[in-house]
Amino acid sequence: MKKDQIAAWNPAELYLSNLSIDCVIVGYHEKQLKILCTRFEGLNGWLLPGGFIGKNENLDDAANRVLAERTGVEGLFLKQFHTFGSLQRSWEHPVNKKQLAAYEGVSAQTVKWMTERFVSVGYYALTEYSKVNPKKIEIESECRWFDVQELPDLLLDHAQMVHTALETLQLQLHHEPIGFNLLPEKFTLPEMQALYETIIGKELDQRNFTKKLLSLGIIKKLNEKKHIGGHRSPSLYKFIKRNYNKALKEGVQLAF
Amino acid sequence: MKKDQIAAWNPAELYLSNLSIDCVIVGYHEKQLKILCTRFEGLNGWLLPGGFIGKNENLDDAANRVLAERTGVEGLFLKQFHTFGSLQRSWEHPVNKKQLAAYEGVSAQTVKWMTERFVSVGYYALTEYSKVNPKKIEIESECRWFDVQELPDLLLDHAQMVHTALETLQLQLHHEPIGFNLLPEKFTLPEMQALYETIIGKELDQRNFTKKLLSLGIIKKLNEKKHIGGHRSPSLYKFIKRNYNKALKEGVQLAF
DNA sequence: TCAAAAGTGTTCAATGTACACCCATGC
DNA sequence: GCATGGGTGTACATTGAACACTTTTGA
Repeated sequence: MKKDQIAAWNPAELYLSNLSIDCVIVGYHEKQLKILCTRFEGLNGWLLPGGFIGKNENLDDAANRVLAERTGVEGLFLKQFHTFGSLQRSWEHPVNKKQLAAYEGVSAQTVKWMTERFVSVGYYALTEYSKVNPKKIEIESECRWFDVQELPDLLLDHAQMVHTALETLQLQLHHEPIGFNLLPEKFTLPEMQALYETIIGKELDQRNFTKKLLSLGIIKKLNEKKHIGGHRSPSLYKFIKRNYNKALKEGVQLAF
Repeated sequence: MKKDQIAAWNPAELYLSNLSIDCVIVGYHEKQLKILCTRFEGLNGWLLPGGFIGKNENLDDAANRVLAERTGVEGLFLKQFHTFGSLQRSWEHPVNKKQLAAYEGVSAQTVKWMTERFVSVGYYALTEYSKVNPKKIEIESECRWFDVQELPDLLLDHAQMVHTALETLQLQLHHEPIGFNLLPEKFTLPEMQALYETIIGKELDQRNFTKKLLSLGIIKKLNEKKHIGGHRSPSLYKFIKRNYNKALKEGVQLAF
């Protein structure tokens, strides 16, 4: 944005007040869960990708918009998990107030609007890591993936949000085959197992895992193998879309 | 409130804009789940008890306040379950606009504030039916229990809220001993079983239920029986508070 | 031929489920 | 003494958990 655009930007007209959305966007790559974080120009810390809710925009639509802005991908798996409303969230909090240098150039009225207390609706999204090319939006200086074990300092309560999102993800994994959103269309059984092990944080028995997964009847073996050299080539599988969607809707039992 | 008080009432100063709280307050009595509903003066339909969030009030505190206002009881089991933000929620929606007669006497500015679009954070509460003496607040004409099967016409998306809350309750029942909040301090095993049957909507085997419940180690038999005449007197039980709290925190397996 | 990961079945333990009779109480 | 609901145990089926060797591949 140019300076005159920044000066004219009036969120109070466009968006609901006191209310924001933050997305915990989870990606997966080489046995690592990753979280997409952004840094705003002038702010000494990172944030989750977030945004405001248009005055005529559904909550879920707003979350999808925020997600699409940062990932370039539409229609990712996205789910509301909790709404955060503690008083510590405000930018007015001493810890945060000094971060507000970022808002130079913005009208005083807008700074007031931005620094009011916000309640934020948390969504989490799951995506295959390679699909996404993180895109910063204009007022951000950087937007990139971090390993969950190596998250940067997150401002406000965003570290808490990540924690709650991952906890929810672990719980839901037992009832919905949601982990599947984190792998490419064609995948091998060992890849899927590594994904589950990463999310729930413990090693699983290979034979039991295979047995249980196949018994769900939501994936089928392809007549292809993945050539990864150095050892036996694992078979590729893909979802049976029809059954997969049914499983998503009706729930499955996948506790380990 | 008197007329001059109503005219001076200025929620825009007191509360966060565009944001409300609604509570699905679930009670239990004689094998019936009940929901507390209120009717506002002049409105042709019922609503869930709700309220706004003070500018310096935590979200959970606001929900507790709303709950305490209507039930007279503090510290009930209360849990956020979902945030509702579809556009259909607005009072500006044609279906709802005609309901606004209720706001006669209120300043035009306040009517504008009240009729903006609201996103609402849904909480559900569980309480023993007899503990609560439903209290209407000033601008309400009535506040009372309804059987879940016989709910009145609920305005906005409040029927959807009840539905989502009950669905969440059923799911959580398998992991947390939450049903216990719906019974008096001393209860019999058949009472507890009837409660579970009511919530999950199917009959359970008496012996299996007893076995599983006792194996959790969170209740103990008292040296008392409940005299209910006409047949054998069932023993009374109560929670072992320490273990019960632990179970609430760590989760239990109570799937039937 | 060796290293590294894939693939594949069976046994045992624990848990869940189905099922029926006697007991206490008040009318 | 009879109607009503409370209380109790066992057998079977299902599910989950533990466990090891052979196969494929490329260096």
